[in-house]
Amino acid sequence: MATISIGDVARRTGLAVSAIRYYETMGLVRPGRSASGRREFERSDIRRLSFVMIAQRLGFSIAEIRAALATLPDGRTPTKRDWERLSRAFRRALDTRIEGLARLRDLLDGCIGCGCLSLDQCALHNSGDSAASLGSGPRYLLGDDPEP
Amino acid sequence: MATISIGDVARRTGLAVSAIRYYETMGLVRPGRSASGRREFERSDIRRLSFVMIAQRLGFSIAEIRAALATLPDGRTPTKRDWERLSRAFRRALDTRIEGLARLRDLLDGCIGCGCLSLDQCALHNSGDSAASLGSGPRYLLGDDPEP
DNA sequence: CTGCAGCCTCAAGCATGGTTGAGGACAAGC
DNA sequence: GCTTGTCCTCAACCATGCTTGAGGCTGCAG
Repeated sequence: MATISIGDVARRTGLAVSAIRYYETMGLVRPGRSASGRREFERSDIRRLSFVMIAQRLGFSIAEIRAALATLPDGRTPTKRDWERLSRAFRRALDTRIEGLARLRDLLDGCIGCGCLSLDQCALHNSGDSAASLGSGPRYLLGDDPEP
Repeated sequence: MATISIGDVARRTGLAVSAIRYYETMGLVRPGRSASGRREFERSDIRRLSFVMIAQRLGFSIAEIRAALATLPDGRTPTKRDWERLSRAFRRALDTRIEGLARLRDLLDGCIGCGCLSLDQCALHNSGDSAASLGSGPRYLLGDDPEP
């Protein structure tokens, strides 16, 4: 089976070459190397990188994605079943995230009426579940932290 | 009406003093200054900062929050009605965001079955609406960009 | 065989959202 | 009146997620 150059992987995935190299340093892909040091990707790496792109769009951090990918089998090429398992896990996390946002939205509804923003009693201000901290920096989403 | 020191604001909002100063440089609050140069906050600034915290939790960037706060009246202290208007706007944006995530989730459902990740035909991979790009860097959420 | 496209590494840079520390001023309590 | 706590500014730093540029090999086409 022929290997794929980084440029071809970039063209096929739509990722920038620099991004793919970055993902390698982050441990999201582990291409082989040719005698002269060039990266040699497999077909399954394209799927892997696509998964990375999708997961990113879903709001997951690289650390989280790496953790998810780490559950793929080590020796062999992942099967469709493997990818299904991963997708299902992300689907669950996504559900939780959506629920968290919906909960915050409902709290916001309450606050719109009460005008209580800033008050100690404000449910939204004080709801301890940092449900939607989707900002930058480590995003501890709904309790599913990346590894510490 | 007595003004409030930055330390007290920090204690009352739960924000770090450094964060409040940072928010000032970002234009989210504009405290007055004492003769000796100390920041003098008003009561309404506490509400303002609480709004900032909540909006951050909802996933909005500082640029977006600044834009929202800019719609508050300039000369006078914002009324309950003003805050209600802001909250409603955020509620709408939040709805859009939740819908986007739900849409992605449904696409993911389709993909779990088809195992198509990485294929050109993959709906999730190719759905053009970058609906959930909640990562770091400028987060263009569901089309409601911060100012360019 | 030469030339250039494509690959390599490593360091630096950008944006976001802050924190930390140095060095200095001032206010208030004892 | 002195000491301690709080405040000030400014610069540097952290993490995340990349891009850009410098400087240098490699490999395939003509």
